Amino acid sequence: RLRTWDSRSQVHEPVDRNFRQAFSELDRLKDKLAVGDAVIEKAAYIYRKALEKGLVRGRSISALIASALYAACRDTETPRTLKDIGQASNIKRKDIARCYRLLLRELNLKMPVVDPIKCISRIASKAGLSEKTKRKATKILQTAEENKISAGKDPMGLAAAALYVACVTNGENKTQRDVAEAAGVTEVTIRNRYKGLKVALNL
Amino acid sequence: MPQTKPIVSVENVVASASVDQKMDLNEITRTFPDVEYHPDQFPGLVFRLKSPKTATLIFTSGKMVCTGSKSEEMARKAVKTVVQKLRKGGIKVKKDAVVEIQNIVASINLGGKIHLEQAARTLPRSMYEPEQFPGLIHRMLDPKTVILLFSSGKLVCTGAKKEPDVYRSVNNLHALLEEKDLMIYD
DNA sequence: AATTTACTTTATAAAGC
DNA sequence: GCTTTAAAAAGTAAATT
Repeated sequence: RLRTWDSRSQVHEPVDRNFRQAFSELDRLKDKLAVGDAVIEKAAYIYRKALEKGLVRGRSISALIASALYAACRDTETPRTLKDIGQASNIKRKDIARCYRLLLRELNLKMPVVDPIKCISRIASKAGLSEKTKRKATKILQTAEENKISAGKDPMGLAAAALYVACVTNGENKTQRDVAEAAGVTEVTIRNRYKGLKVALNL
Repeated sequence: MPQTKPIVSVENVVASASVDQKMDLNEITRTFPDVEYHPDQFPGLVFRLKSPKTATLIFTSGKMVCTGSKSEEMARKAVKTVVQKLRKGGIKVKKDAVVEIQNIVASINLGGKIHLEQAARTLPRSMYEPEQFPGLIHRMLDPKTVILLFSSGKLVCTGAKKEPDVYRSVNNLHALLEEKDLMIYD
C-alpha cells in the first residue's frame, strides 16, 4: 500500500522525504484507528494539497498528517473524534484542531457538520449497549434535531445523552458515568443535554 | 429592510502607541511597584490603570500596546494617562504618544435566532465546528473582519480598525442572513 | 448538584526566541 | 510558531462548597 507515493519519492528528493515520513505515519495511524483505505487515501490527498500550498513549512509533519486524517474522517463522515486522533498520534488535541482549521481555511475545504446520530454506534459499542437501545437513541436524536436543540452543542454530548435516555426507557442498567466515559464527556454534560432533550421530547 | 435593529456594544479596543524614545523599564518598575515586569517571560512591562480600566504594555523601544478600552476615545485617553503618570513619577518622556487603533471587538444582538447548521452550509468562508467551539466563524472580506455567530442570534465582531467598520460588518452580515433566510424571528 | 473559576474560538500590536 | 494583554459570545470542564 501507498506504493504510488513511494515510487515518486525516489524521484524528487526533499519533498519526497517529507512524503515518506508522512505516509509511514499515516500507515501507522491507519491501524491504530482502524479506518478504511478510502479515508487514508483522502488523508493522503489532503496532505499532498497542503504540501503543494507550502503549509508544511515550519510545522510538525506528524501534526499535519493527523489533522489531514481528521479532515478525511470528517469528509467521509467516519466518526473519529479529535480525542481519538490525539491518542493515536500522541499529539495534543489542541494542536490537531488548530492544524485542521488551517487546512480548512487554506485549502478552502467544506466539511459536513458532524451528525450526532453517527456517534451513537461508537459510544454504544464502547459501553456495551444493546441494538435496541441504539435504535431508540437514534429516534430520540432525530426528533431532537427537528427541534434544533443541537446548535452549538458537542455532538458526542448529544449522542451520549440520547443513549442514556434510551437506556433508562429500555431498562438497561447503565449509569451516566458509564455512558459519559464511553463518550469522552462528563456526567454534567449528559445532564445538561438531558434537560434540553426532556423539553424537546416531552419526556 | 432588516426586521430588527442590531444592538452593538464595543467591548474591547486595542491600540498601539509610541513615544519615540527608549524607555528604562527597570526604572519604571522601581517607581511604580504595582507594575508587572518579567523580562524572561515577556519583553513588555504591564502598566494597569483603574480608570479607564486598561492594561498597557510598555516596551524598551518606547512603543506601547493598550488593551481593555470600551471605545477609541477611551483608548487614547488611557495612553495619555499612562504617559502623564510616568512623568509624574519622574520618568522623562519628551513627546506625547502617537496612538493608532489596531483592533476593535464588539458584541452584537441581532434580536432573532440564527439557523447555524444551515448557515454553515450556505455562508462562504465560514467554519462551524461545535466539537471545538459553539459559534460559527465567518470571515468577511469587506470590511475585513471576522464574525462569530451563535444560534442565540448574538455575534462577536473582531478585526475592525474603525468603529464604522463594525457597523458595516454587522449590517452586511445581517442582510446576508435575511437574504438567505437564516434568521428566525419569534 | 449548585457555584465559581477557567479554558475553547476570533483579531491585534509590541520584542525576542 | 510562541510568549502577554483585553473582551465578548456559549459550551464544556474541573474544583469547591
